[in-house]
Amino acid sequence: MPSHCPARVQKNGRVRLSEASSPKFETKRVTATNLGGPIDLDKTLLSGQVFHWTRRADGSWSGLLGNEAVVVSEKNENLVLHQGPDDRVVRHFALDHPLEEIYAAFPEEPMSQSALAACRGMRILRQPRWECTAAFITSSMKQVAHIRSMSLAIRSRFGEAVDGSDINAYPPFEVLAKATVPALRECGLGYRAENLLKTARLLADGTIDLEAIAKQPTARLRQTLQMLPGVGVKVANCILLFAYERLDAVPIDTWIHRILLAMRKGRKGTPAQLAAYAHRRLGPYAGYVQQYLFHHARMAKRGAALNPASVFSVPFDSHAPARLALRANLRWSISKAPAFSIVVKTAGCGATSPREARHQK
DNA sequence: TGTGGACCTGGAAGC
DNA sequence: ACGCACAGGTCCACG
Repeated sequence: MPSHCPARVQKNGRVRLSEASSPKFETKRVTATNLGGPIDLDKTLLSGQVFHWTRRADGSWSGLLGNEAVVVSEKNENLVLHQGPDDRVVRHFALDHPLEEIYAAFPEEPMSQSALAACRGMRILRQPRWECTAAFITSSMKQVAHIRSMSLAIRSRFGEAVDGSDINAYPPFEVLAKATVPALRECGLGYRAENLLKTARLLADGTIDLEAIAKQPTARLRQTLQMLPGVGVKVANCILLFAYERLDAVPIDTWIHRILLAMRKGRKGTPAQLAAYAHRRLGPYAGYVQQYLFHHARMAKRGAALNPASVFSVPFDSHAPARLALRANLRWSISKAPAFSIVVKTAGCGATSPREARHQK
């Protein structure tokens, strides 16, 4: 299993695109740099890994890498850099991840193959450790849109301005460690405020060093991360996958939980059993498979209400997967899918998956 | 080891 | 329009 990122760095012949060949940006007279690919930038930045990037009217994306403003776009499935440090951008967008090798390792299983077909080019980013940890501490019981708004509020209130960027840098933990619960609550964190503050203080006083622990093996690192307030097994797996390059880590959220149950034809299990199953079934790049399944299911949600069978557009011998992905439309599920109504119903009431995804200490 | 329930908040969504 | 349910969990108290 690849506990580290495969050290296969692409030799990107940096192609200088003439201004004439990138009409979108000619007014700014910037020199665009082709950083390579393939990558699907929209899917990568919309798949719930990062939360502060902004899509511009011309289709390019602006965001921050630490304290540096970055603007990128996609052209012919390649990543094009318009602003920012090219070496760090290449690394952040993980252009060295061997996608074809990863795809070859996807399970021969309908939902995984369907998700792959729908999400080709989506990459798992290499995120700054603290930012990623903080973002996912605030993520519990929250939708992507709100995680984003919390991130932006924290940046606005505690972060430093960045040249060439509309938004501030994410405040270092030393800064947040000096914040207060009420101040963080004003950023919309709710009960998460206390967790983020306590974590920032644990890092600030040196109890845990997010960089030093990077050399720990995955299982141990997961335990270490779970020492942080607000970090349970699911969030720990997100951090492992998105900030520590553990591409086999599988965060089991409500979506993945239901998908795993569908793969097991409804057979339930303890969180540990489901996690073990996920690793067995999803293979050495289970984290990648998980991300594709998650994004595909989420994106198909709206369409699912109209045409449930299209969620995973592959033939099924059972309707279960479509029903599971359809949970958004609870009424429909119950009326049309009696065989699965119990699973769908309880999950919809929040009585099943959050609990079953809970870790035990 | 396994379950029940509290916890903040607001964008999205259904009647 | 207003009210309730819900959303990418965690943590703690109990059987």
